[in-house]
Amino acid sequence: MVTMMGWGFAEQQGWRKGPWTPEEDKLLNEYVNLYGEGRWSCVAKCAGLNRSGKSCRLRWVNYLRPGLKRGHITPQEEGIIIELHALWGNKWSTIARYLPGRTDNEIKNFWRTHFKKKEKCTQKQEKRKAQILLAKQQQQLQEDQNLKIRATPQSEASQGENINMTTDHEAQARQENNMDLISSSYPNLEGDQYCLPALMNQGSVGSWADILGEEGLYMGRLWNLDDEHVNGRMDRNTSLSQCNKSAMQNQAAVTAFSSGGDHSYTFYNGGYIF
DNA sequence: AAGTACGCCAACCGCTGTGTT
DNA sequence: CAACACAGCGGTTGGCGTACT
Repeated sequence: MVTMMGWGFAEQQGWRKGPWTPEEDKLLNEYVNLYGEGRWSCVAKCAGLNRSGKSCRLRWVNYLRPGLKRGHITPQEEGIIIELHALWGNKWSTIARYLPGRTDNEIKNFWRTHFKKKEKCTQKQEKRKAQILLAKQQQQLQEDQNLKIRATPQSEASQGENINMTTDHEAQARQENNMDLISSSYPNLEGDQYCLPALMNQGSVGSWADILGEEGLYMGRLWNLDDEHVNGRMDRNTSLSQCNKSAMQNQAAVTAFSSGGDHSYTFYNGGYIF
């Protein structure tokens, strides 16, 4: 197998694994400063590192490379990630190209955490839907019973009792129905998702993710604070070629604005237009 | 204060894509 | 054109720190 002859073969030679030491980082840094990125398989020989080329590349790309951002993903970045993920799916490296200083690994990890949260919320939603369905079934059952009771001749007193019962149940059913309407209007309020934008202003939600739906779009807008990056790295051909089929089929253009107002660009059929 | 659950992140693994011979 | 070597990508895992009980 090809892979066995390449990285796999190298790993069989007893390369060191696990966390990198500061000494190893220093050696790798020196090597890249001297010879530049690439030729990772030579690192072991040239830099005196007992690491596979693959491991060296990963360490450089994800940790040592200059210009990497540290710290939490900002709400703006979060918005970009969500929107681009809706466009391209799990194309982490592609998404990472639009986020300067962020690695695909970082974005992948972020999304994983984010998706887990969403999954939990979805479970809550399913539970709620089941409860609503049950309530509606009970309501239907009650209405059927009431119809049967009305159809059978009874004494005045018992009829009156039934009328009162029916009225009470109808009132209760109406109340439940109203609750259903409320919960369907704000389906994920319980999970802090799909909340009204006003909630964000009130500080009730902390991030973009909290106000974005399954599609990851909010008013079709993407807020990007880094115009330099957008103009510097977005490549029309690359963007188009990297789009998946569904994105290419997407007829709707997604308009994006830079916060500064100096530039705006539009994703269209997976490409973009300034 | 101790134990447990959870989230985050660095790193590994296997596979695929690409360039070279 | 085929084989090979390397580079890159995405999924997964394990360890560590923190919050919660």
